[in-house]
Amino acid sequence: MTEASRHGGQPSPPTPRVRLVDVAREAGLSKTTVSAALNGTGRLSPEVRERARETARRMGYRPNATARHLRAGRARLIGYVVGEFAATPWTFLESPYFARLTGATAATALRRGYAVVLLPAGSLQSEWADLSLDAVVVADPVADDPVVEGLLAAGVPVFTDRSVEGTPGAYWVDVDAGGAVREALDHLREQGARRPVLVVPDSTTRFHTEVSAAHREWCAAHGLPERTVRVGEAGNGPVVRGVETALTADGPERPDALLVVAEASPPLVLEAARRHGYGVPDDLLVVLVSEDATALHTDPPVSTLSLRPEAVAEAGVEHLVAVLEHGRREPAGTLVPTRLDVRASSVRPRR
Amino acid sequence: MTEASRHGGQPSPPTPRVRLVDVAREAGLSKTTVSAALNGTGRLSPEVRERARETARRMGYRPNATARHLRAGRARLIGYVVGEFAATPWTFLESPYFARLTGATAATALRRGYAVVLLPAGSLQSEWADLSLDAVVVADPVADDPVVEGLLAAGVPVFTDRSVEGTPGAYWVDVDAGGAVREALDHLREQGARRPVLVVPDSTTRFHTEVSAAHREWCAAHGLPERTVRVGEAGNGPVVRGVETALTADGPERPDALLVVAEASPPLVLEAARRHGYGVPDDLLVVLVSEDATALHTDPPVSTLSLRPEAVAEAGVEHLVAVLEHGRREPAGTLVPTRLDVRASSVRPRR
DNA sequence: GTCTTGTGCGGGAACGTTCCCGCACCAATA
DNA sequence: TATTGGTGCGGGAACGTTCCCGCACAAGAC
Repeated sequence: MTEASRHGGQPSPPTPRVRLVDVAREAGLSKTTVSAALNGTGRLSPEVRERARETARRMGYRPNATARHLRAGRARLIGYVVGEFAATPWTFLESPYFARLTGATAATALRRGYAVVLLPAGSLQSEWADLSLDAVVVADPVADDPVVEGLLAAGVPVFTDRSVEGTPGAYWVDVDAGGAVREALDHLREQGARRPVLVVPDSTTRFHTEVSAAHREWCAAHGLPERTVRVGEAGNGPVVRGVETALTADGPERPDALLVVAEASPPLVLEAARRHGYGVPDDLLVVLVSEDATALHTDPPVSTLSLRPEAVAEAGVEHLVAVLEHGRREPAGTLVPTRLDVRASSVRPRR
Repeated sequence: MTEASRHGGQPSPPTPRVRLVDVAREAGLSKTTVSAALNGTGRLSPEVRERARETARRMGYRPNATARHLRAGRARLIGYVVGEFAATPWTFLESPYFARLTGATAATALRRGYAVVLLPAGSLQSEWADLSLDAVVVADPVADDPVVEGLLAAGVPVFTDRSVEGTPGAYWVDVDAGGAVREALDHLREQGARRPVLVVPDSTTRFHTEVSAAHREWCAAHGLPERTVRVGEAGNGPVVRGVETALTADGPERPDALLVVAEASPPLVLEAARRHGYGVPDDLLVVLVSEDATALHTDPPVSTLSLRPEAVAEAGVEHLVAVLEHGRREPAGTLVPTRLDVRASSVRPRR
């Protein structure tokens, strides 16, 4: 008794899938006719069309997508890769922002008939060569991103952020980072903050450099000293330490508002503030740039600045479809506004 | 002036991609020879092989994956869908567990030459028909999952959890839920807990039903009353409310340990415990089943029971490759042990 | 010199579709 | 009756690979 037979062997000699010709033969028609019937094209009598459809249904016919794609010249497959996180290529999903951006990209794409293939952050196309991708979305590329350059060199359309503005073959959708920072800082100022401190990653991502620039300008415009803490690494540990650094200053330097433009868990940031003797919002107004849903459930709930990943994804995919299917090249980009969700953590309580 | 030309028209008459025959013609060889040269197959003189390779490189030849797949009969593409979350099909990535499971699945698959396509939770294959998937991974199916059934009916190999044990065409890898619960409860008991309470989702997922069953048995075996709070919905709000319900009991019923087998933010759970007057770990030992990295950064750090998504993904993909490429049918499943990371939240302090 | 064996390469089919044609048929018109 | 136009369907090429052959030639055995 063989190993296989003892366990049951091949239970079903894997049924060779039913092809178009099989349906055609069964229905007494040609494959052309059946194809037209199923696709709703061609000139066919209603009877024949129905007969073809019925036969196909009965036989459980499912078209071979690969053959279709070969014929069509497009695979309706797009790659999704993020530029940063190159050191830990698969951790981007653990960031609420990228989790939502990724999900929303896949959702929108699928609605438009494109499937999304997940690729490791920072990986070059040589690592996933034989993958017929019609285009690749590169979320948050780093400066002069080799991923983007490699794809463009290979002739693959790239959808990424504004850093590629003007590059042929590349299209962008971006978040209005400057506007976001100004909105957040204006809000904090309105609530009485005079010594806001910014915590931001030390990253070459366009978003973060734009944040820093906007912050600098805003401080200059309001005659305030620029208080910034740069965080070397991503992750709750480093960012929370950055927050603590930002909050240690004392005396007249003691900050009265905190704007964190780095993924950090809202409850952990609150906890850090409390450890350093701050009451929120009494002593410290807090706004986080975050998509983390826990912000709603802390005490007090934390104000967040949403980068609106769903809107970004939607705009990007819309653009992608326009380019791929209608050859549209203009406009080359879209700017998506952010959204400030004001909650108790950044509202100065009436005394 | 046409719409197209006004906007710049086609800037680059999209270079028709270089095919195998183009390389062959250029090198003065046949496509057969060039194909063999590039794939390292066939009987070729070193000179010819090198000439073909050099020409291909020079011309920037990149094989058409779709044609390859058509010929090969497999697309090296696998779908990834989760069974639960049907109500909000794309939110699964926001759960740390699924984020890591998804990433790890994609990572492992890619290493084995398969790309992963993200599909909406709970969606039927009719929604993404024209997608040539060699197999589909269904993470955490619900009871009698229509997704699984649909795929099996369509003849697509399915990789999911143990609930499909015995079903032909379906393969499983699962987490040892019972062992996990026992390990966690044993640990709490060792640390002195006598009135542990379990918070668990009211879900038809196999994992959760197994958790409940194991809990019941454990309680019976240790002569303890079964204290369970079932949470109707997923998400931090409902789960934290469940925790609060679990902690409201007072007097001799006041629990001294908490085991949460639902995704919840560790700092939020701690906060809830404090709100209800518990000191952790002094009055309450806490263990969460979670992959949330914030557990490391709370005060005290929270003990977690990891379901080891990376190990699950690896086992699943390994199995998938074995089935798809070597036709292996046995063993039909793998059981992955969990890992209890004991941290300060569940260690009874010396008085 | 003939026969075998082996080597190096190319011809052509096949994978399963779609789509451009062309052909047969029918009705309407001249 | 011949011509036109339209309708209903099928033949066959094409998409770009891979792989099974077969053929030509060279070298060795007898």
